[in-house]
Amino acid sequence: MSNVRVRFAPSPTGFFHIGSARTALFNWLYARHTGGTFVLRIEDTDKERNTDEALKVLLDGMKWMGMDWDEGPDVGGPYGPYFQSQRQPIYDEYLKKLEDAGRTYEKDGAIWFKLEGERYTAYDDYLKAEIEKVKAEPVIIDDAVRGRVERAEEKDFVLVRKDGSPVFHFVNVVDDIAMGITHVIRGEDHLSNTSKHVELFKAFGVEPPKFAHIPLILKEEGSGKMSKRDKGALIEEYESRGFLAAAVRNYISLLGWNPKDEREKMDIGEIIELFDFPGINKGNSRFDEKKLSALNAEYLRELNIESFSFLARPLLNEAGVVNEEVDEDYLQAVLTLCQPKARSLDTLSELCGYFFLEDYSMDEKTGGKIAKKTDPKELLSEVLPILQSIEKFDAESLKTALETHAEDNNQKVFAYFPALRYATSGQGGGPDLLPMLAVMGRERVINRIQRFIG
RNA sequence: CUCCCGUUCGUCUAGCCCGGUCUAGGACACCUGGUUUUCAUCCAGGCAACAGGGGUUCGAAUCCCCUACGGGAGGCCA
Repeated sequence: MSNVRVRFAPSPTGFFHIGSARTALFNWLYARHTGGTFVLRIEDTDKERNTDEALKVLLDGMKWMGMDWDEGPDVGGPYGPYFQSQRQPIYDEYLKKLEDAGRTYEKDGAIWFKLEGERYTAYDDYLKAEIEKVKAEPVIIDDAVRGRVERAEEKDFVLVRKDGSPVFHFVNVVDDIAMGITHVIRGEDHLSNTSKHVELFKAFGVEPPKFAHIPLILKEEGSGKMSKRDKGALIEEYESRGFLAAAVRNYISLLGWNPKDEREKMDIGEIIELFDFPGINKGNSRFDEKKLSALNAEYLRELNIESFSFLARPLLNEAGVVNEEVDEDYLQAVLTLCQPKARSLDTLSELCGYFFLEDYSMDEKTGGKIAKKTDPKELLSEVLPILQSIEKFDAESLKTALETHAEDNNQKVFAYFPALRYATSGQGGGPDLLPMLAVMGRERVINRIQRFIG
């Protein structure tokens, strides 16, 4: 095991945001790539929002994506506790170090961090107030993604609030020191704050970890980064919509990282092997659900029919298309026809609902088109006796029988197809017609045709 | 208002560090054609980008500067 120690430090908010998921994923990938340790640390300082339910959403999301953690909730570890709410003694201890070093002072009931440098008073246009500023030495960050970044803090900042609770910047740095974190991989939104963090590391006399600030995920349309209200922003949404975890994970890993060749669809082992900082992009990337869907469809087609059915059944059930009584053999026969055309599991019910339900809707456009050219009722009356009397109701026999009939009537066999499809499914398109009829079975097909003829 | 980061087809990106092999490659989307009874599959083809301006150089997508645009941060939020 290498000495790399990375961490994902989410705040449980009740949902698992795609940006957080990717930060977690990149940390996890880096840990697995290097043989290091992946730490999960819960920043649960906001008592209002931090319910057990919120934590569960987060942990479930991590697990669904296939990420495991070497230290953290449920598994423990030598650097615990892994909940910030339980680490107060550690924060007290580290605060004392800063106090002893003369790097803190009290103001308005809060404890502030004191920057080093010449002090002056100036009007701050952002705070809209006259405040004390500091000419501090710029901090130099050697970022694994961005290279050298230089930035100077110019204002002291709060470490501990009036109510005694420590702020994010402080606990984050303390925990990273206490937990021996070697690489901090996080979103670019933290880059500007990194100068604060480095000031703290220096004040503690500790060498800062290696930083890697990854680009942000921008919303599909409009401006700004993905926010929880945007479509596709929540991991649990993909889970409930029947997206495959492997596909989502593959897609997200490609947002801001790539293997430098033309590979896109990669299994997780391959991604772990290839993942490293040089492959991470600097520019933000825009979320594209179409591309995710395309990748998901590729994964879907690879599934064997048993797995496909296993995943599809609950969603079809939820859509009211199948129930527990639907025979697994019949379900699999139907899905075998539909799988190659499926792009996601959640649209499957529209694709194949008519195999199960008698009140399938009739597509009027298709109906009109067919009626314009032929008389579908008449055509169906012609072939109905054949369907009733044919010995074996399979695709091959149907083909032979219908072709013979067509020839006898000086017709092309295809003349009957649109009407047959329309009467039995209400659709203009779908799987190959004859296998479709065979799967539906004689009884169902005949009933539907009789009902159609009226 | 200040600071930080970024900018290659509509989108994700390769190429950039180490200038010539780039008439800029791939994928998704889109369009056309093929296959198919049909279609949401499949196959083939096509459309489409170096943000702008200056400089360095024999030569710049690649190096430097400026501008524009995009993103982020500046909180007793995380």
